[in-house]
Amino acid sequence: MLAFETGRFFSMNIGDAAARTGLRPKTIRYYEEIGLVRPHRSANGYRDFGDTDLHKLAFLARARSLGFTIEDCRALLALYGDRQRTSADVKRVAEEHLARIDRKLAELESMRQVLGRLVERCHGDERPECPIIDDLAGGPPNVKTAAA
Amino acid sequence: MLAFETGRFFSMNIGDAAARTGLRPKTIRYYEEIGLVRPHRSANGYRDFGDTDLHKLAFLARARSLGFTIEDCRALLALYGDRQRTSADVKRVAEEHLARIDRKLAELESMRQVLGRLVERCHGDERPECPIIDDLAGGPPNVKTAAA
DNA sequence: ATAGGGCTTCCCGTGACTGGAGGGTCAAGG
DNA sequence: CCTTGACCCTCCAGTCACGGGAAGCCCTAT
Repeated sequence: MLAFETGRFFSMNIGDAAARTGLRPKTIRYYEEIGLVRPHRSANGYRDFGDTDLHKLAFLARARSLGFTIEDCRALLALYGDRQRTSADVKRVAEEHLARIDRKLAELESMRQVLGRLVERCHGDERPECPIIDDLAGGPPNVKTAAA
Repeated sequence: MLAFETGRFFSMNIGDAAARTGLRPKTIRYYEEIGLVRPHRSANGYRDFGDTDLHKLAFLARARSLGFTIEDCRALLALYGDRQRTSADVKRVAEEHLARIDRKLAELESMRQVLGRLVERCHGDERPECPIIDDLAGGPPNVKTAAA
């Protein structure tokens, strides 16, 4: 069944909701299971997504694509629907996430640097000598900038 | 029991092996469970780590700290102990991992950029208006550089 | 003898889903 | 009327790399 329109409202099955939000049906079912959305059910037992559900799912898809955790998403969704919210509340959640991102970035950049140097120095031929293996076995005695 | 030395060899309990490698006892047991190390057992049933075990564990700790997956580690350990290995084999594993790191870095940097801009634009006061929430709800109509 | 620490195994939980089994529902075509 | 295929449903198990905790054995020191 294609999306069924009634005035400003429409309702649709999970497959159409998935297509509109970019989420997968499995993911949407999971979001319902953990209480992020609460779609109605049709007489046949199928989930029936209205426009508010669609907005929530799109919101979730966007928030997840920015790397927010599910619990962040739950908090953000609550703020989204809270007229008493303050932008300070929202900003705090976002800043904490930003800090997590920065920590992860620093970690990955450090890995990238060390590993990149090792790869550069590896000949990649058929001989067994390999600075990568040497580093892993016994640590890097000649590399002073190794990650802590 | 402290590490017990016999000539060039020593053997020790899991706690000491953990202290020497920076791994946790739980992690070492897990590595044994999945077949990465195979320590002997003392008469009392305790794991007994010799120097080759210690080298392997240190190798694993280092490889994991560079972000290699457990399966990468398994492959690298095999290459480590393989006299017929070629540095090309090692380099291939490392380059694949490097590519994974770069993909992840690009993803995180994109998130960081979008989220950082939103956070900058959010006043963080007690009013409800918030560009972060606005972005999540309905996408960014005024931001043309959003991540794909 | 007892207290403490360390060791053992076993099982469950994490995050955010994904895959698959087994089965109901629906619209279209023969 | 029946079948086919595309949906949909629920439930269970698996992912990755461990971590937490229970229940119980072992060893040393007081």
